[in-house]
Amino acid sequence: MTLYAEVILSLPVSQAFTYIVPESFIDRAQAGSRVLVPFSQRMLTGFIIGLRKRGPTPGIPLKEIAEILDDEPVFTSSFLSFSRRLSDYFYSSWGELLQASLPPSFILKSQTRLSLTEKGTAALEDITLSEKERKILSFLQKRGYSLLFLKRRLQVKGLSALLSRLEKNGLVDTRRDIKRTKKKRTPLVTGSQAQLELDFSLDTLSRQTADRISTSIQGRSFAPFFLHGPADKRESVYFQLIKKSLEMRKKVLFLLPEIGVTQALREKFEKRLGERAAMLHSRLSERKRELEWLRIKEGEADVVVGSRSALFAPLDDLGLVIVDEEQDESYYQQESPSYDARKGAWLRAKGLGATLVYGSAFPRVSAFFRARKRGYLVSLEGEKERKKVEIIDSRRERRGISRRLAVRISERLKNKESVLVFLNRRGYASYIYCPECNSVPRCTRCDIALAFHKRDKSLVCHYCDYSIPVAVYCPDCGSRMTRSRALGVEAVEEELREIFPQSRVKSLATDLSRDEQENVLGCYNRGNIDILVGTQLLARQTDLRPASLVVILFPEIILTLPDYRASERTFRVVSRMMSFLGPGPDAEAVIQTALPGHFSIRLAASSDYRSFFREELNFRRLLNYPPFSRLVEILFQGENLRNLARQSRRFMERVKRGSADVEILGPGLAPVAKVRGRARVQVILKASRKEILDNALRDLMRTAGTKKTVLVYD
DNA sequence: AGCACGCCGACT
DNA sequence: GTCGGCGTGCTC
Repeated sequence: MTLYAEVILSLPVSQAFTYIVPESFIDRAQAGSRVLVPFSQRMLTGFIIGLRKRGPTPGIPLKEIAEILDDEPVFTSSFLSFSRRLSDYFYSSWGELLQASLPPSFILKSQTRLSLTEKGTAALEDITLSEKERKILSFLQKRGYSLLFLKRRLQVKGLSALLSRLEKNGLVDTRRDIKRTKKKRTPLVTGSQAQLELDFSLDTLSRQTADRISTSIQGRSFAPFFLHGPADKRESVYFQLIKKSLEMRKKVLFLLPEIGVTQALREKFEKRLGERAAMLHSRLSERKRELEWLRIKEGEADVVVGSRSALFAPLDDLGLVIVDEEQDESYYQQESPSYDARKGAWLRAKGLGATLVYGSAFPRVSAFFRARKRGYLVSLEGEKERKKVEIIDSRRERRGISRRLAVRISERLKNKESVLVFLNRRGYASYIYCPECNSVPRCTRCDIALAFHKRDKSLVCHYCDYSIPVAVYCPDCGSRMTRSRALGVEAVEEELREIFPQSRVKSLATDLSRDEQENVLGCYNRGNIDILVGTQLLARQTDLRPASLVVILFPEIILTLPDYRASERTFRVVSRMMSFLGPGPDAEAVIQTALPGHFSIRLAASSDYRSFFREELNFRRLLNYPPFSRLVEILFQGENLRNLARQSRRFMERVKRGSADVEILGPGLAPVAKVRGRARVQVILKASRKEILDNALRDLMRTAGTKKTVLVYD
């Protein structure tokens, strides 16, 4: 009897393909194993998700599995169902998600190699060839090349068609080989038992909290918790819980934003857990990542610490999943395969009967709402510490740094105290313009003005990184272009240098390389910088030395963004900056803003998350935004707008026909209507429940060809 | 994703 | 009249 395998491939379609399992492989074929299969002209790595004795609908001629690559499945059945649910939830491809869960060397593919035949060599001499054909053949004269290389090198349109014609005429020889990466035997790292530090003190509230969650770990069934409180308190609870889980012989997955995965963190974990901790994050080299992955798979790590992608760590005996800094948007991977590791952690913990702990000082409104409503919110907030805050109305000010602010800063500098300044705008200015004719230099590929970066005398597109030297004369009317608008961190840095020429002023933004960033932060932490100016990058830091003065400039910039979460983002960034205030009655924050009355700024200034939450929730309720609805944003991207418009409208019509319960906004141009030369059209769908959206979209995702990006907000 | 098939504009 | 552009559909 024939055995059939359902195989998932890493393609943008979430569809299984059926293959025949050859007689000789029958006892090795298992769900969760990698296979090599022929797929149209190539060989691809796929994953068996099921085996069955009956074939599918007759009529499709089936191919055979070429090779089974694993003796032991790389994926357990629970991992398969978890990843499947995740891909369903975010409308992303299951196969791509599975592929992303493995070290890259686990994926084998055929590579097409092309070489010249004798007939081909002869053809170069006499037969009349087209210009393109001659170009290809003479290029292959020296030696054979891979198809990919040829494509990149020759830049000939319709290359594959030309090549297949040449092959048919016997001028070119095509060979498809499987690219194999040599598998080195991994030396097993045997851990030396370091001196462990398993003793940590907790205050009463934290102790009670830890005990309560511990009970759930003991229960060995899924239970979620949301820890609301400051970082230090959360951390001590986490370690208590990790200890508990390890006592139960259950493993731990600890997720945190990429920015938090630091050397200091590694040392912290090693000190407390010895060699039983593994780290997974995107800054590891491919090889290091693979080694860590293998260690985890072999069961040699009890705690896996890592960023977003560590969600896919190969462990099944999980007792505890922690997602710290829950509010951090870097948990959401927007590129394909897109997924949100926060939701992923929920699905994984649920599937394995593990305890799930989210933690944040300033949670997302939706997450906080749900935790409260469903009774899994745990507050670690102690006595609210009133912080000294001054709000300066910038509408009456001329300069970026107002007089009053300058006075505040100089007081601190006199006492040799350091100052942190936040401004959410990169570069020197958002744009420059000609005072004569008002023309503004714009990106040629994106629908946006070029930002002025004075440091490297250039105009830079913040969407595609296109950059040109800054113009001295207006390209339109020839007059001198000197005006800038919407000042950024570079301008503030410059202004501060002018006002305080004796002080050491530095700025921190993503324009700096990672090394430079580390360097600036190190300098600041050692006390070698007096004033540090930074963007969101500064606000997201975890190990920053407290300052006695924190300045927050124009937080309302975030409020103007076209995002229904603008208020919570503003609240968060202001609160976050204020959390860098040192202890004591002397520490002070100054907020300089054009919207001093806005509730997100006002309530952040008074460190009142609960009131902010209430007010914001009210808006969300009135306008039917999450958590009171579920929202999906679909972004169509393509070369020509006409086609996009047609597709998006057809798409929208089909949604409308499919379900009456979906509210459709759009299609319309996306806030940035063109990026990298590709037009962007967006449609927003709203429904009371996610399942309604799922039903409406299920069949549509496959069709309507153009590239679509789907973002899920809940 | 890659690739083949099929229908409308600028040219040997 | 063809060549070739990309819009559409399929791959077990």
